[in-house]
Amino acid sequence: MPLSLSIPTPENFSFKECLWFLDRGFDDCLHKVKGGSVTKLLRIGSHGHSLLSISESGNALRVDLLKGEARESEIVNYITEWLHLKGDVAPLKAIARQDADLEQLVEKYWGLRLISIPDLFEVLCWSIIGQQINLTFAYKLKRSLVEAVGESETYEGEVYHVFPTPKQVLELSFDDLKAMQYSSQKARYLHIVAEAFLAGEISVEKLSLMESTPEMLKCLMSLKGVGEWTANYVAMKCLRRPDAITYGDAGLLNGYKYLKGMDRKPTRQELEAFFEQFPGWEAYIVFYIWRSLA
DNA sequence: AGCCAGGAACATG
DNA sequence: CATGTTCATGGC
Repeated sequence: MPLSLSIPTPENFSFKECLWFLDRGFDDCLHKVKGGSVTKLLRIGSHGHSLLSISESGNALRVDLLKGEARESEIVNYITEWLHLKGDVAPLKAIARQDADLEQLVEKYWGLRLISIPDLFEVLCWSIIGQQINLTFAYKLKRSLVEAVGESETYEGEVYHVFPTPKQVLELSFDDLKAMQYSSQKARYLHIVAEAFLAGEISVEKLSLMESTPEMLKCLMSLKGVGEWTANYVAMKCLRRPDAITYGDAGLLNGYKYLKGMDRKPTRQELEAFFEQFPGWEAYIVFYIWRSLA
């Protein structure tokens, strides 16, 4: 009998909004949204992988372990982190009142949580893949990498993947990656990041020790291929730094332009002045602005 | 055809 | 430190 468990949903949480974001029109190879549920393969459990299906039932999330041996606590911990279930987002609504446009935006998508990418290696690779290309193509590149060297499980005729490890990424040569439509720079940057992981130069443990976000960003940016945008993306999506801002981000620039009804993209100074009003909620606001784009 | 895309590195003031 | 240039590969 497969394991099934229930996680009470917190206040100010909308599973529907989270599900919407997970399924916002791009072909993500690391989860499937169907009906009212999301199914994802995780690198947890004593025997490698565990396949989870999450849906909503009353005032709780219902989680079914479709495959694997994960313990209940591991599952709950993962989902809690992934969907930010423990986050207290009530202050966001309060602070957003300073700006009428933002207040409206936050109200519109209220309950959406900043969905994370808990695996540091994955988020670094994904942000490198996403540099300066449109998201449709970025998801395509990610899929080709994952399908080439990532592990997978099949369930009811469908294949579910996990993101490869650094060692697995290194199985692909520079030329392999180029044949998969990776640019030379992306191929090189992926190798650099994978090798930095294997060498222990970068790890969640190391980064988590850092108190300030600037210190963390500086450490990340010491890697070739990781600039300000990528470092902030990683800080926001994996390390959950609340004050991370993806400066230069095409989506942020366009979203802000739209939010403010401007006929041009904002300058950096304008963005800085805007975010100064919401200390501690910058990352969440960026995420909500991304939500508004689709 | 041409501009744009969830940029980074490098060179120059 | 601030701005400008180049690289790179598709999507639309």
